[in-house]
Amino acid sequence: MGVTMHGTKQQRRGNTRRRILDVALELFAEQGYEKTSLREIAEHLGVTKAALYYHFRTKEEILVSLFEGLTQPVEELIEWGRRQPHTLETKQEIVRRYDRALADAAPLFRFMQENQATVRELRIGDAFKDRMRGLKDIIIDPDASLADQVRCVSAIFTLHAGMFVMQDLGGDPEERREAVLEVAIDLVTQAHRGAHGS
Amino acid sequence: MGVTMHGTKQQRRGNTRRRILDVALELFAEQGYEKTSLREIAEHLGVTKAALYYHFRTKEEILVSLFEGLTQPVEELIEWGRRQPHTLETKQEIVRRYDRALADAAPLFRFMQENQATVRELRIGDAFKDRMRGLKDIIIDPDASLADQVRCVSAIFTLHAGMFVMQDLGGDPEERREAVLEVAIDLVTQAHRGAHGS
Amino acid sequence: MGVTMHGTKQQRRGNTRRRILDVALELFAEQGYEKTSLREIAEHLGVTKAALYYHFRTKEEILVSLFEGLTQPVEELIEWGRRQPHTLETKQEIVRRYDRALADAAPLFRFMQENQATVRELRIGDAFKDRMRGLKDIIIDPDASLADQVRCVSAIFTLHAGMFVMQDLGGDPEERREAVLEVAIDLVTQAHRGAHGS
Amino acid sequence: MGVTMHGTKQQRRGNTRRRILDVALELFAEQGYEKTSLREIAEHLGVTKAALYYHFRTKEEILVSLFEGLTQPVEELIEWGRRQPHTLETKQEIVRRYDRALADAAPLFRFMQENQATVRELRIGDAFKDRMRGLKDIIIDPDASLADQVRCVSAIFTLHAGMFVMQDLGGDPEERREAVLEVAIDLVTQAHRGAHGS
DNA sequence: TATGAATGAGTGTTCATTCAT
DNA sequence: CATGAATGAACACTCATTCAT
Repeated sequence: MGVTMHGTKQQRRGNTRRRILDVALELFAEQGYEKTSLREIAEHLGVTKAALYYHFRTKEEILVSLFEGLTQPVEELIEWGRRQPHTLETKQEIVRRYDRALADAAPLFRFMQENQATVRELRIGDAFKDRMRGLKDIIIDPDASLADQVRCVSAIFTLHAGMFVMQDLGGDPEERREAVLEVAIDLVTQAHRGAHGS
Repeated sequence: MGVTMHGTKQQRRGNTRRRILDVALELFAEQGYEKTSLREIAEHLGVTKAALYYHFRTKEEILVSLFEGLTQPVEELIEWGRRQPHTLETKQEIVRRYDRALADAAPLFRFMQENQATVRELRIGDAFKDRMRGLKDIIIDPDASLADQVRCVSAIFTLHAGMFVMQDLGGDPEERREAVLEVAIDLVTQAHRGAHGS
Repeated sequence: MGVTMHGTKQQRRGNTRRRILDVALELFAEQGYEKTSLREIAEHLGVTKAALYYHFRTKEEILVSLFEGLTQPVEELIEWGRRQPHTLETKQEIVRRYDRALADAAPLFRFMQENQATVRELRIGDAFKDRMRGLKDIIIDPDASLADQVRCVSAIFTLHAGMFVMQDLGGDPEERREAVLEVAIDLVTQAHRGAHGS
Repeated sequence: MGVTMHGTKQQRRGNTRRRILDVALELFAEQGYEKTSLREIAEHLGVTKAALYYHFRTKEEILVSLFEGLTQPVEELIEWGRRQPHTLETKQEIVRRYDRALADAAPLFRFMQENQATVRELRIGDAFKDRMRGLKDIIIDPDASLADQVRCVSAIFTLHAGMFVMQDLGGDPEERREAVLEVAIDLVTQAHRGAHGS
């Protein structure tokens, strides 16, 4: 078919569902959700479109599955954050852990960031918003100044941007990631100091 | 047809092109580029799809037109920035001016941010990237530490985020915008200080 | 395409809508609504499926259009009936007029009778039911005995059956139609006599 | 799955075939043959589609089975009718027995009446027509007037209509059925009298 | 007896685009 | 300046059916 097929017929048995998710994530991240057709996914896998429908009820459900599978760590992080004291150390640790979660599910987060308009109208839109709100709640001091609140959100966004936009900043990836992390931690630290006196 | 029409037939004469752009921007920003069909735009205007093709050769050209019309200020800002000395004051002024440009063309920037995946594949994708690179070049010190470079990019992203994502931070819009601006200026200031000694 | 095309390209201009309705009625009546695909209709006309969608918003709307165009006479009949005195002569005239309306829109009524299950779930289902109820109301005496009410409904059904099921009764069509009409009139007459004394 | 399942796993053993037929009849009658998918039937039963194919070779065969199982009484009635003298009493008895057969297999007959277009193209179409013809032959006097022949067919149709269409006539079901029966018997009686002198 | 996995052919529908008028 | 009419290509989705296990 003039299209790359992943794996032979042998390995395909029993893990088609996984393979669909893998290919879908790859294509969604690369081209966007709308521009990726089920035909395309199916062709990459060497199966028919109908096969996709055996494993997922709609195109959207594929995305939902991806989302659920990959954002659990963030949920756990929020859960954890809620139970910690609101100290500076906690917040710094949250940033560090979020950075790790982000790196682990990089393609999905890239997708989420680049397809916000699409995601907003889909079922996962709200879930994503909730998660962001949850994150904010555990690093933002409710009675901090507006500027300090902005600093916290900015820290999160810096991490996001670090994943994708900052790739052309030069330096090797590991150094870059450390620099990004440093800035993010710096931001929450400043925010914390602002709220709790030097 | 149960659809809001903008303006009466009288006012429509002669400025259809403008009205197409207005409605298109509104819908692109609201629903995304792919999910907005030409039929929809035409219906909102009370004209036929074919009429759109009198004014624009393709759907993409509508977007290009929007982009060109609204990002000129940013281009001029970059032009201006290039001719200034690389002092702290200049950088702070750049941030201030960018903030203003952003506010003036808010719907377009919202669109650009929420439809990155789409934009990337379109003709304006490269133009947008160039512009961002231009911006970076005039606020980033080439020999600054990686972290300080990150701070500068972060400042820009903070402004972007301020436009949309931070709307649920509370406070009235004007206060919020000031807070965002403060943080962004703070970031470039820190970056500058880092590079040029306290 | 190996498919009969109706009319040359010349005659097609401007009356495609009508031609769609004609072909659709023909096919719906012949094969049923569900088994008739839009591809089939389009092929019979020598146009693309998309052309159908220029003239009708959905498949169902084609049917609705057919229905509305062809059942107006029945509506008018009901309207007329409501304004008449409830005499025997009126009822007999109603039966006669209904017979004529039926004959004029025979294919549609055949379709309605043979696709009841389908029609029930469609938008026209209720309209059809309403019309039948309206008919009943103008020939049934509300305080007639149950049996006499049945006679009236039976008269209507006899007319329906006469259109299609009784075609293999022998005799020439005109004679058959007269016989059917006679029986139907007989039924409402008996019903009327039952209710109003000899 | 949010779907009614009939019976527990215990009772299911061994009588799946029956249960398939039951559910299929229920759904066919309710939604029509075409709009009822095998997936739907399978889900209602709590089995997979493939299981249906163990018991029936095609979807159509399910319908054939239903038909055969439920119309045997009518066949026997026709057989019986053929052997009786063509007296008025015989005809009246035929109507009475047919009424009973109809009531016993009501859902199937409802289905047949509401899905004529579908049934016509299926294998059972001819069988059904044959049966109707058989019925006609035993209540219609071949040398009766056309009108009297119509009366006989009308009697049959009155019974059919009585099953479904006349449900909104008011009165309790039993009374209604009696009224319908009365009219049907009346019709064949008139037809007989017409043919054999007062 | 049944299931898990898949297919091929189809469905109705939408889209950006074209062009004679 | 704009419309009416149409197209070709695509899309998400559904269906009856098959078959190895």
